Amino acid sequence: MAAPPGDTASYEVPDLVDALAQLSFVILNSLAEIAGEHELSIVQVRLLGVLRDREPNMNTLGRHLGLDKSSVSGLVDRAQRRGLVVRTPSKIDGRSFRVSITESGHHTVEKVATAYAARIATLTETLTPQDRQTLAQYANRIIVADARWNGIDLRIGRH
Amino acid sequence: MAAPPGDTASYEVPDLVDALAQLSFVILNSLAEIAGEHELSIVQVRLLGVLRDREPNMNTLGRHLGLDKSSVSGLVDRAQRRGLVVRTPSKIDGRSFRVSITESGHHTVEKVATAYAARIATLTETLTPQDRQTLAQYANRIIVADARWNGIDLRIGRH
DNA sequence: TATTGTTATACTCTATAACTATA
DNA sequence: TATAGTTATAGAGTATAACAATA
Repeated sequence: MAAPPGDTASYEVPDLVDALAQLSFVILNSLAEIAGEHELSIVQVRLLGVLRDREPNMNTLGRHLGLDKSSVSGLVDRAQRRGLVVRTPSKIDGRSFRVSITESGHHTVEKVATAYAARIATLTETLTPQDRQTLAQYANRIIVADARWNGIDLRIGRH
Repeated sequence: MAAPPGDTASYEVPDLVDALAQLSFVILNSLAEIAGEHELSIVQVRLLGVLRDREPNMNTLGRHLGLDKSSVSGLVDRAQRRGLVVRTPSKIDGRSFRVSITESGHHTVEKVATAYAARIATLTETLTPQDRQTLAQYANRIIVADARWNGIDLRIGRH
């Protein structure tokens, strides 16, 4: 079904607005597919990704993920049931829990990250290293513009 | 909270692999936010988008959206309940329905598309017209690579 | 028999509101 | 009173399996 390599048949080329939406679907569908091979959803991967270098409480975790605290409760419940994360009671605040990734969770998220990176490498293999760097710069400009649009400061130390 | 215009503080610059994931979240979150202002989800917007220039049956619609027929049943149910789409019995096949967008659905999706295009314009306003064209080309190369990866032929007339 | 579509069921994900326990 | 977190509830979205009607 795929067009043969070197095929020159024409196809409709989306403009930037369409291209960015389609690109985003492609990227996140790829991530969802890879995550699914490890029985994970995208939000579970994001959860584990956040916990790779942090041990936040439920509240902070919700801010990182952009989710209500009740959503975080359920999310962490399901991840904990699968042995991917654990809740530890805070020693300073009796109401609070530290959420941390388990060894199993870490192992799983690393496998997903590796497979995702490999997929991106495949999807961008027709771009030159220079093209890839330029693409990353454009993407980062949009990410920064979005953060400003949402009133968030990306500078280090302001998380 | 936003860094002031012209601010030069450093922040961590994601590499291409991270940048594409973050970009995709930014783009789809923007779309979800805009869709939400019209009481729509992203998948409902995709549904209406597909129906802007097609009147497929449930089966074909499922293929366009990458969803199981049972998922499409529920999706179309909810959209029809809101008056955005209609099912019409096929005249040729007694088992089949033609799904079409209503005037109200068309009006809604056009408003979402316009607001989304405006948002993309804002997010890319620091890029030159040349940069934007280059970005669209890179995005399209990834879209084509993904289609080939999934064994789909994007060429016109092969849908 | 094969295909089109719906329904029953189950699960994830999400939010709002009400609640408990601690600060 | 305010904050951290859970629970009850409701709804969207998804898939699998079983089903009805038509081809």
